[in-house]
Amino acid sequence: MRPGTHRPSVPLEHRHVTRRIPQARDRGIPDATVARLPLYLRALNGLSERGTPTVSSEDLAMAAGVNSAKLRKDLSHLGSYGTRGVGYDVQYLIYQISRELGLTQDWAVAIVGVGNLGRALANYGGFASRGFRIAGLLDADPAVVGDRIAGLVVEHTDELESVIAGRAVSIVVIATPATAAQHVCDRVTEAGVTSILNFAPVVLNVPEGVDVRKVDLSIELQILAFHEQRKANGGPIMAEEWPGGVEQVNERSIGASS
Amino acid sequence: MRPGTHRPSVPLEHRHVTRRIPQARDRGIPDATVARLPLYLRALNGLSERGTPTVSSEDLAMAAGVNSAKLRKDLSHLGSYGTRGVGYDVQYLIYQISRELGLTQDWAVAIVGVGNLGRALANYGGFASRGFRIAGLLDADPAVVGDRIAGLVVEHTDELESVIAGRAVSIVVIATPATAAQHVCDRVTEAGVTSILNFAPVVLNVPEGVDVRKVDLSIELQILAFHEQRKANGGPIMAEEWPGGVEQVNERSIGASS
DNA sequence: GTGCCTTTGTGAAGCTACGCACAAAGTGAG
DNA sequence: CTCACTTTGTGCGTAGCTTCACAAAGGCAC
Repeated sequence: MRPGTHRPSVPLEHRHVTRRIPQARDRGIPDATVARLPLYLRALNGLSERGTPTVSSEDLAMAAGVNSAKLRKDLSHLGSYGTRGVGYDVQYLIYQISRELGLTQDWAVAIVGVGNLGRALANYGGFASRGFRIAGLLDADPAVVGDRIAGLVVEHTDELESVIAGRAVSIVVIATPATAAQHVCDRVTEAGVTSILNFAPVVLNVPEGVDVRKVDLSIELQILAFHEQRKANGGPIMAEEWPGGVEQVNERSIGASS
Repeated sequence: MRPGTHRPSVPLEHRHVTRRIPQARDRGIPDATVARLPLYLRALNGLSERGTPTVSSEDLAMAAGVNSAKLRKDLSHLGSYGTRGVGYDVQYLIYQISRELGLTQDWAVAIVGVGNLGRALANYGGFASRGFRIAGLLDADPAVVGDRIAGLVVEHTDELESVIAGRAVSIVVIATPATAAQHVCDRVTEAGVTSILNFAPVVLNVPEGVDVRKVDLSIELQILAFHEQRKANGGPIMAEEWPGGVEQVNERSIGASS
């Protein structure tokens, strides 16, 4: 398209090598890529179940809902696992992605907060299927402690530290009310946990080195509402900037967030 | 405060601004900004409950867990709602963000799939609190239809189209098993819904103009596992490439090529 | 009014991500 | 072997997001 961009075919490896070596197995896999790897893995498992031996980047990208160039670049960060003219071996690629994501080992997960959401999570099949094992269910409510859910007996949160230490829990899912989340978070990080999946609608404060991922239903809905509104009337209404009253939004309209 | 609103018929280009007119109400709010607005809103509501009248970008950014420059730039996309030397009026900013997100109007939401997750969602307080009203619960299982959950009676998915049309549902939450998700998605988009929140672990295919947001527990866990593994041993093991060695491509007992 | 202090709003630089387009590398036919 | 064809891996231009740093703007004291 732009012939001018084509440089004379001079060997390029004579550049100054002050930069760090790119190295196929570089530790620096972009976050955006990491976030897509599970998607590829899921698509590959679908292909595997149907017995497909190999797949092209085009087809796999289609199944995962991404651009094929992006897929190839993502996979190139793991190594050169494809065969030109053929594609990727499905089983082999499943193994490589699984290994990169750390799914070839077993992860003990504890769920704190066994309300509606906690129960749903405990019963969710997707956990066990890929190296994640629920090692404990904990709740602060004595009425819930002792219940049997998904084959586990709910324990009291007093046991939090001993459960984490005793069962080598490395990932904690927080499904408590918003008010309890930070306290639970403090305790589990103090106990050495460095990976947290938070469902409570609060911003968790964590020490350096601790990873928090957040799942927030209410935020997702609000983002949808924004786009929906824009679709409905080419953008927000230019209406008055402050509808009459002084206190039109007051305390109790929100905050019941849990 | 906003001169343009007070002089609706005055051509704006007469202002002595030589640059491109930034136009406070520019339609182009970056996606990254939109995704953070709900976060600010939540932090502001917390401040509001404590009766704080104004807040600086520094404090609000702290509460929302972001950089203060980013916060200011985000807010600047909505308009110039701060006062230099003072900060932002909490109530006023709550109103402006709510309006921009479309939360000043009522959104009817239908939840399809009333399993563990669907129940958890129906009982989740965060929905009703901010302009989102659950207008229908639907499930394909006759054993569930008729149950009363969170004040609503579960209806059969046969009623999907009539519920959507009859109750002006504009956002649908899909909490069905993965196998049913695409079918439900097809039906609701056909019925005119353009905003979907998908909890099923599949990539949904939707027509142009339909917005899908995805919440996927298993993907979040896998991302955590990746980082956890890296923390544990400075990166994935460089170990053997393929543990089984020989048996790479002998899964083709099915031969389902068509 | 003048001067000082605080805090916003934003230009500009740096960084990350995306996707096109194509050379390189492989397969398979003859 | 050569030739034709397929598909990967990646260089590169572009677009968008983040962060810094500072001028502009408002409040307050006097």
